[in-house]
Amino acid sequence: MATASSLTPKNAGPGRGGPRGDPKGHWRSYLARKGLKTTQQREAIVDAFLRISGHVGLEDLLSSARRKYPRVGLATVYRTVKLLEEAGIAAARHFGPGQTLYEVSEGRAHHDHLICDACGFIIEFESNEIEKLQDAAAKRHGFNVLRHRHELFGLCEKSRGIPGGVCPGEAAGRRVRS
Amino acid sequence: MATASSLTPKNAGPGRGGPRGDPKGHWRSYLARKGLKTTQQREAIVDAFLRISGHVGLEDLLSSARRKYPRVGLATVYRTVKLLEEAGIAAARHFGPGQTLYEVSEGRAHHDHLICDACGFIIEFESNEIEKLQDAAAKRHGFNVLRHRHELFGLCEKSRGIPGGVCPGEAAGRRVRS
DNA sequence: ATCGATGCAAACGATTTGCAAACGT
DNA sequence: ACGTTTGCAAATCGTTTGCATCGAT
Repeated sequence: MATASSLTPKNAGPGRGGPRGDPKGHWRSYLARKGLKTTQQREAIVDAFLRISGHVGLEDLLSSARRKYPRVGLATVYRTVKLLEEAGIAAARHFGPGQTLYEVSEGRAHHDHLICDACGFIIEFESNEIEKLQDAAAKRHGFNVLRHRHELFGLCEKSRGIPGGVCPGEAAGRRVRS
Repeated sequence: MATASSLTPKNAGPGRGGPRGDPKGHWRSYLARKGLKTTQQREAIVDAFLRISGHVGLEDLLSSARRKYPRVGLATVYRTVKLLEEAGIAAARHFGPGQTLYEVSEGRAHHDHLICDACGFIIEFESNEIEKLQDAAAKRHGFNVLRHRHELFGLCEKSRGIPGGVCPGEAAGRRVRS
C-alpha cells in the first residue's frame, strides 16, 4: 500500500457494509440511477481501483484491470474513471503536468498529504485544527469551503540522513519516484 | 488582476531595490551568469509577467507580451517562462489538467489559495497558525517541510446567492471560468 | 563573426472522441 | 431489439522541439 497512518484516526468503525463504507454499492446504485450498464470491463476497472487504497495512475489502473480483463482499452479506463468521479467515488489529484493520480474519495474525510521529495512516498494525515483554521480564513473572505487540497513537500527521516531514520515509503515498499 | 488581499500582510517593507524586492535584477544577473542573452521578446515577456502580481496563464502572458512585441510566438513564452522558473522567479501551479498558471515566487512567502468553484476566481491568503500546525504534523511523521500547496475550493458570497454578496473575481473583472 | 534566440511548423504525450461492432438490459 | 459500451484509430489539447533564420554580444 502506498499510504500510511492518520494523525487522527476517525473511521475506526466497521469498514464494510456501513452507509459510507460501501463504494461498490454506491457505484451500482449510481449506474442504476443513471440507466447505465454494468459491464465486465467496468467491473474489472472499478475493482482494481477500489483494491488500491492509495493513489493510482491510469496506466497502472489499466494493467491492473487487464489482469482480470485483457481486452480493456485505455479509453475505457478514462471513461470509467470519469464515471467514478461523477459518482463521487474517485477524486483526481494533479501533482504536475501529465502526472494525474486518482484516489478513492468515498467515505473518506478530508485528508492532507505529506510527500517526500526524495523518494516520492505519500503519507496521508488529518488535522481538525487545520481544518478549523482554514474554514475561518475562508469565512473571512466570504467563502465556504467545499473541498480542499493540502500537500506538504519535504524530506523524510531517511532521506535527511538521520541515523536509524526510516522512510515510510521504503518500509511499505512502494511508490518510489524514479 | 486575478488575485486579492492577504490575511496577514507581511511584506510591508520597501517593494523595490531591496535584496529580494528586485526580480528584474535577479533576472538580469541570472542571464549574465548563464551566458544568456537579453532580447526584446524576453524583456516583453518578463515585464508582462512581473506586472501581474497574481496568476497568469501562458495565453494571457502571450497577449500581454504581444502588446509590446507583436512578433513573439507562444514557444518563446514557454521557453522564457521555463527560464524564469529556473531562475527562481516564476513558480508553476497545476490547478487541473491543462490549467497551468504561473505566479511570481521571488520574495514571496508561502501562501495559500481560495478558489471559487463557480467563477474560478483565486484569492491568496496566509496563515502562520496553519503553517505551525502543518509543520507539527509533518514532524510527527519525521518530515521537514520544504514547500507546500494548500488550496481551498468553495463558493464566494455572490455564487452562494447571498444578497449583496460580491465575488472578488467579478469585482476585479477577471478570469471567470467558462 | 560567433553563438544563442526566434518563429514556425511538426512532434509529442496525455486525454478525448467518432464510429462500427459487441454487449447488457 | 434497443440503446449503451467498447476498442480502435484519428482528433484534440497543451507543451516541446528541430531547424533555418535573425539578433545580441
